Amino acid sequence: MDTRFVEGLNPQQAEAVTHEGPALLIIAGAGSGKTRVLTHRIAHLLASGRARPHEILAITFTNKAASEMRGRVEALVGPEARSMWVSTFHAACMRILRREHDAVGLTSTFSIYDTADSVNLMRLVAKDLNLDPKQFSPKALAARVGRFKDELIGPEEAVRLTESASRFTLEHVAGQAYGPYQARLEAANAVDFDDIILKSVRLFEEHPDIAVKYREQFRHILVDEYQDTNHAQYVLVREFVGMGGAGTGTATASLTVVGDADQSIYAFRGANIRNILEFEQDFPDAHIIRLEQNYRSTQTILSAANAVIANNTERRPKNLWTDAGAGERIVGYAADTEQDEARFIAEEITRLMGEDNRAPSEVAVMYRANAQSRAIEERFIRAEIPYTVVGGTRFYERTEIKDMLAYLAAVANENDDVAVRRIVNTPRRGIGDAAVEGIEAAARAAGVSFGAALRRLDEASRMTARARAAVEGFVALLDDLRALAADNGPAALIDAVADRTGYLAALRASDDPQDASRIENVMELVAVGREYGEENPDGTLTGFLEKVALVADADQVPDADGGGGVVTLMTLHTAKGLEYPVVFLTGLEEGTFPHARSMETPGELEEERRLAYVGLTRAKERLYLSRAEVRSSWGAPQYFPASRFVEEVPGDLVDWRRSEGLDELERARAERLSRRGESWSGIYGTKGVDRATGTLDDRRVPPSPPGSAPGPDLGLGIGDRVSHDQYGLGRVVALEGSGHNAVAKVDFGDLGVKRLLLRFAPVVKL
DNA sequence: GTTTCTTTTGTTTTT
DNA sequence: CAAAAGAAAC
Repeated sequence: MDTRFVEGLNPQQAEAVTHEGPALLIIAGAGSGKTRVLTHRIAHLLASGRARPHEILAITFTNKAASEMRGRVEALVGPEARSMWVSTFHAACMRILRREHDAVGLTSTFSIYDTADSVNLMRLVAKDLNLDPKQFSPKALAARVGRFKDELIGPEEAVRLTESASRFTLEHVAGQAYGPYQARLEAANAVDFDDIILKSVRLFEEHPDIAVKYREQFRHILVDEYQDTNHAQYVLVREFVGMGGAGTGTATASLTVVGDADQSIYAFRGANIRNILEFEQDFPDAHIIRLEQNYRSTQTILSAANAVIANNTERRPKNLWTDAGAGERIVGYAADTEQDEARFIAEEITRLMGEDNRAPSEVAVMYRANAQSRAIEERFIRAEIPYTVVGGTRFYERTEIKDMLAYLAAVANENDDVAVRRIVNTPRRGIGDAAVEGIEAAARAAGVSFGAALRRLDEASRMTARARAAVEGFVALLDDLRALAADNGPAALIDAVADRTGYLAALRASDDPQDASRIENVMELVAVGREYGEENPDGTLTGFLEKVALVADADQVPDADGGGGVVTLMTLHTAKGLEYPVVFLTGLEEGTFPHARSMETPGELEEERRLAYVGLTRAKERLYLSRAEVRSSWGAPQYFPASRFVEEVPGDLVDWRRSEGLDELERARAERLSRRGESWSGIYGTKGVDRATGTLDDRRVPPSPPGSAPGPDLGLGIGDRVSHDQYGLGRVVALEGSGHNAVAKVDFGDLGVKRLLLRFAPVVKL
């Protein structure tokens, strides 16, 4: 046996690395070294001669994980390993679909629609079907259609399955909308995210010759994070392995999957734990290896995580252990407000950087929803803590970037209706709603796409001469860009789009302060294009668009470099697979985490708990749990009781602290918020909170909900001095309105006179 | 057709 | 409170 790759591994890990057999399931507990096992297994396959690099297909959850895995294997066995396929499901399928596009009925320039594009397309479908967008939001319909695709259900079958449902359910309407949606998608020569997998499955099912070709190539399939695969991905794996329906006479490939049912956090997107629980039934002669020793966390952290996950009933018990010492106690902090929570985190990080000599890159702050980063960011800026937010309003989802990319997509694919419609009047060029309607009518009459109809305007008689001229100008512009794209790389095209379309000029001319940063973003996209051109000398426009479409949140996580670095802020979902010496788990309140919308159904609540488990197990040495009693989600601030997940952590593991040493200003603000927050929403339960321990207490039931929140009565008069969180000190110069709508005009000196709606404004009377 | 004002709505989580 | 959508004025 080749012992090079098992040195320093425990017996289970070593067995997982060297096991020979048709199917292997590695049940890997959190922090059990699964990434190492997977990379060493690949290295072992290569070094022992069982596999050649091009015979390996390894599926990871993110592109970043893929490039790291490839790098490690190359370091272990040499550069020839480069010809392995290591990528996400989506990237692997795209590679196949591009190659075999004829067989799936696409032209080579097909577009990829992300979630936002799908919703836009669904908006058109909903309009065609006369659906009320308030009753059935395009977003919900698009998501439901996506779930059909995850289950490999086609439009006709979806209609059949949902016709019995009441006509006015999302279920039924989505079934009806699926067909028209898919028709529009295909007419646009585009695929959405779910199609990438679905069409790959269909390709293999309907073209046995192609299936056999890939099966003969890939002799070893490895899938990481198997607990988060959906049905379509499961069927695809079976096709790869040779256990699918299509093709005959091909020997099956070996299959290795790695996963942990306790870390399944994507059921909302179609992931099915069944895939991991029933692996043995699915793949005969399957062997199972459990990795139950944790090498990541201290015993304290692990005990907390084990205690929390034990509350899930739909679960096979697991015995995850460590021989690391107890380590530091967990620190809990019950803050008054989200600002107070942020202040605590910032102070604690500053202290850790000083006293414990921690680098910022050793610290991560995690939260349930992206919007929660805001208060923390504001505080970090003030405290001068270097940080990055991963995900959030993602770069590629910003309006200006989507606009620019829509130009590129329209240039690459004339039939891409979502892209063409997005830019037809951006920047303004005199093609308004009426003109768009006319073009639409022409497109329908001629049975062509919106983009193609731009050239056939004679058929749209109702259009004004001016609009017609504007459209002609637009068509000429696109043709110019197409000519340029024909013999230049994507970088040159992005440059041209920014300049020749007048997009940058419009931003520069605007007096909206936000447009300054939009210009920067556009320039950054230009830089991204240049970088792509340098890294891929023969990279194409479609290649660039594909790369951009498939970037994931987790791909942007900064590397943990030795010197300094930055604190990472991210959602718990993005944190999957990562680890940090110091982790802050924030917003542990009923309604925030678990999220209010997941608290109704037991299944969703258990998924929230798995998410908590993922969060807890990211920490190696120090773990902080924090919550805010008052959080201003939107509108009025609200009280939130402590999260049940906090209570599920054994009390002796946690050192609870409460806000102390608030300065006068902050205390006044906390009081003010409390005064207002007493309007109890009622949807988050009826338990009170023991302020000393931060735990739920049935005896302390909050005040009953008043019909309307009491207006703030600051007792302000003209001439009073006030303090504002942002503007600082000021003097009241006028008062308008009363009660709920009371407004004060306050002179903040250099900052000028501001009109403040007292219901919201963060002001304190001094 | 475009700008500006007013009203409404919204926060899960993401390949 | 902010962003987006809708309505009215230009």
